[in-house]
Formats: sequence, structure tokens, C-alpha cells
Amino acid sequence: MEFTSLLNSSLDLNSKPLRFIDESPPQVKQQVLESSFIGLGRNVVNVLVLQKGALIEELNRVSAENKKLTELLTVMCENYTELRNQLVEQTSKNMMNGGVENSNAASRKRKAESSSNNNNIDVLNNVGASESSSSDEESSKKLREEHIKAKISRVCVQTEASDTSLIVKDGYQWRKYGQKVTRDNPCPRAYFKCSFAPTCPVKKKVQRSVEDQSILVATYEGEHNHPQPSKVESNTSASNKNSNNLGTVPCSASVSSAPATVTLDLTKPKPVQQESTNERGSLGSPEMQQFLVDQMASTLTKDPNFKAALAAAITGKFLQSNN
DNA sequence: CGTGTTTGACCCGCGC
DNA sequence: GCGCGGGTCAAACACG
Repeated sequence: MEFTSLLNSSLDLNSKPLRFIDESPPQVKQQVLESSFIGLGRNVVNVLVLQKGALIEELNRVSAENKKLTELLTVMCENYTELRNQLVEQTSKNMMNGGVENSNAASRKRKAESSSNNNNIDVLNNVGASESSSSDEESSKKLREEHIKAKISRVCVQTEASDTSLIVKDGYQWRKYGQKVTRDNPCPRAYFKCSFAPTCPVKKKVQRSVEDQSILVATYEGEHNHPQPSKVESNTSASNKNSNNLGTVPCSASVSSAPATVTLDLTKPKPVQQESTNERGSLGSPEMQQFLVDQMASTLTKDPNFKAALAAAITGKFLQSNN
């Protein structure tokens, strides 16, 4: 489900081609021309109105889908919490009974994971390490995976094709710790760790898209346990220079079919700020839809490029018909 | 000299 | 068990 599909603003100016009668006398020609120009204007308005209707329809559909997904996510979260509580309860019981520590599970863990992770994932890992039964270990593993998955987000960034660097400016400080060429993509994948806070567990993978190499795909894992550096900066300096970070970059957002994977498409201009999943249902409200449609329309009409293109199209029609 | 990047080696999970 | 591929480490290097 791509939200960007809503942004198809192309106007079919050929839907009702204009014809002018060249054989008519100049005065009649002028009248026909004028009325045709007004007609053309009406056509454009009609097309816009039609598009507005289509957009509203699409919005309704997307909102319904969004609502469903949100409900699904809520159910999943509830199930997760319940399972986790059961796990903690079971673990505390085992601890009370003098549960045997599973050293294998702990030793299997990578050095980096055990040292750098101090968040919930780590809590779960510790819980898993103290388990005695293999089935519990499996379930905790699944929970861990689920937990990690829930924190994965993907961001697409349009860059210049000549730009070979794998740098995605998102407002955070990153330290590159590796690069690898993967099988499915000839472009190397770069691995970054958040370097703003030493305890921040967030990792980022950046790789060029196979389809369009001018697009960088950044995959974020984990959640920052510190404020965004650029936001802190902007708060102190009270100046929003380039707004070149995730929080303010114009982008469109979508939720992919994969569970709890948020995809941000920064390659296209965004009509509104990115929706938070917490703001449940706000997108579905008629006011919001109206606002979206109005904003899209006003963005189009205010855009000088759009105006120029429209003018060129109209002029082209005139020239074409006059020739 | 401190910090960040590069890059080959290594680890680990997974499929066969 | 083995090989493959993705992810990480850490020494070497670059840069200010």
C-alpha cells in the first residue's frame, strides 16, 4: 500500500480535445476561441473535481485499511504483553525453584549484543538466559524476534545518481562499522550504529535500491534512547535551517504488508506531516480528509511549475488548433 | 592525537 | 557436516 499512489496529479488534458473552426470568419473565430478557453477552464476544474472525488474515495479506502492494520497491531501488542507477562511469571517461578541457568544460550550471544544492549531486548535476553526448558527458550526467542521486528523501519531517500556515498541525513549521528556486498544487490550495504549516545542500540543499514540506484534504502533497527541531536540543536538555536532530518523532511509514509514495518518514502513531496500510529483514526475523519484534499489542491495551484505546465499545455492546445 | 572510515577476517544462522 | 551469506569486529588508515 503506497500512500504516494494518491499523489498522481497528472491532468489528462487530452480527454476532451478542443477543435476550432478555421473556416469561420475572424469575429466568429474569436468568439469560439473565447468560449473554448472558458470551456477549457471548466474542463480543468471538472478534472480537478473528479480527481478530488477519486482522492477522497482512495483516502476512505486507505483509512479503512489503516484502521484494520492498527487494530491488528493492537491485538498483536496485547498478545505480546500477555505472553511476556506469562514468561516473566514463569521465569520468576523457576528462579524461586532454583532454576538452572542455561549457559549455552548466554554464550551463544554475540559480544556486542551483550555489551551494548541495555534496553528491553536485553531484558528479554536475560530472561531467556535463565530459562530451563527448551520450549520456553524457543518462545522467548520468538518474542525477541517479534520485539526486534516491531522496531524495524525502512526509509527511502532520493539522492543524485552521481552521489556514491551511502549517507542518509536523518538528524542522528551515525558511525559506520561495516560494509558488505550482498547477493541480491550489486551495490554494497553499509552498516551504521548510532554514535550520539554510547548506549543507544539503534543500528542502520543503508543500501541503494536495485530498481533505482538513485534511491537509498535505509533500514533502522531499534529505538533511540536519547533525543534527536538536530532537534536539540534547533531548540537551542531556535533556527530551523534546512529541516533536513527525518522529523521534518517532507515525505510520504506507508505501512507495508510485513507486520509492523513502517516505510517512509522521502522521494516524493509529502502533503502533510507523517502520521503517528498513536493518532488513531485522525486520518479517517472527514475534516482530515477535507484538509488533505484542500492542501493537495492548494499545493498544486500554488506550485509555479504546475502553473507553467498548465499554461504550456493550454498554450500548446491553442497553437496546435491554430496551426 | 582523537575520531571516523575502510576493509579483510571472523562469527553465526540457515539450508542442503 | 559443510558451504553460503549476512552481520560484526578490529586493525589499519585518513583526516582535521
